[in-house]
Amino acid sequence: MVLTGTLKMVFSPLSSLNIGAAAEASGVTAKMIRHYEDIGLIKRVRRTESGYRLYTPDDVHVLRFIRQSRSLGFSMAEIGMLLGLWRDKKRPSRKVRELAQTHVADLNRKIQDMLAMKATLTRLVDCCHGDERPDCPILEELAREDLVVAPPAKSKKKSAPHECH
Amino acid sequence: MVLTGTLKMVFSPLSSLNIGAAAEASGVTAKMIRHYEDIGLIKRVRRTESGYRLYTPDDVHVLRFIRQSRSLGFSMAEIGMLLGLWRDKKRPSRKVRELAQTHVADLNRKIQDMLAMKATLTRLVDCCHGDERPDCPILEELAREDLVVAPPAKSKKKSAPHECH
DNA sequence: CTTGACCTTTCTACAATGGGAAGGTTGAAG
DNA sequence: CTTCAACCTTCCCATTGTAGAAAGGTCAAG
Repeated sequence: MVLTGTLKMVFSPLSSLNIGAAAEASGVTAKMIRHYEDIGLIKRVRRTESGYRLYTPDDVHVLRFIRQSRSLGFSMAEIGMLLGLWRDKKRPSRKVRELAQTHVADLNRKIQDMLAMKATLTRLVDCCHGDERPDCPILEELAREDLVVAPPAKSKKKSAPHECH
Repeated sequence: MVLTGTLKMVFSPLSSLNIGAAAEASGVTAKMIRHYEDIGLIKRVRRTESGYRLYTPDDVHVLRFIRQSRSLGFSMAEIGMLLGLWRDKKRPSRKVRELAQTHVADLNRKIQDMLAMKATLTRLVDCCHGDERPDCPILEELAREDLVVAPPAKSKKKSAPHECH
């Protein structure tokens, strides 16, 4: 996501960045930076006399940490915990690993759910001739009482085109 | 999701169900039935004189259709379209199939995203000894500027335990 | 008539993000 | 010095799908 636009290099008293520059440097939008502050995920930063927020390189580092954690799918609550562990130089790595493993398990659950949906849906799509005729196994199946959401379908790659109905 | 509770078989004038019974029969919560009505996904149903909603078996059929569509991950907007196609006895099955295929593509995108997250995270977890020592590659990587979200990792099942760092 | 299980509407919340309005600040160009 | 663009501020609203709760009306049975 390349942020194009007019880069004005606004000002940097003591190497502090205002929110726009911090956003650009961290990859977190100004909107979200303020939001993270609101919900207490990050600390309230120093302000100019006129109320502009000022971010140190350290603040930007935290923001990047958050962005990368988000990109791995951690929730805000989990990121709060990760930040706590990150700040605590004496944390046991066990705690971090457990947190990450829990998240991997969450991911696995969601992936399995979506794979099941995909399998069912693909089966239906394969059975629908998809032309101008109105009869459609997809709709028929959705209208049934007992749609099977996760067919076993253990095939490795290219199973024989299985029969419809 | 088994709905336990006191089943009072409230009343059934002309085989109509009130919202609780319709919820139980369709697997959609009463809450959501009202919500679907609010957003115009389903039509406003008949009421008793005192304002209770009354659902016909056909209404319940529609609700089940919605529930099964949801269970396949279709969005409310997509379900609106599916319902329209379902009602239109002369729709071309092509339209249904296209809708379903679009959704499969959406699912695939999300699945790929989560697989990428899982791969990265699993790599980090494998590198973390996860004991009482404080040094942790997971945190170190999250704090780096250049976390690689989707490592190639083409391994089929059990690759040799790759080196950390 | 009271009681409890139902029903009604309306408001609130979640998680994470985006959009916009209304208004103040900054810095540079005219 | 004024003006103007590009910032910044706060506050409100929308999204998606689901759920909880409050405040009150209705129904059937004891």
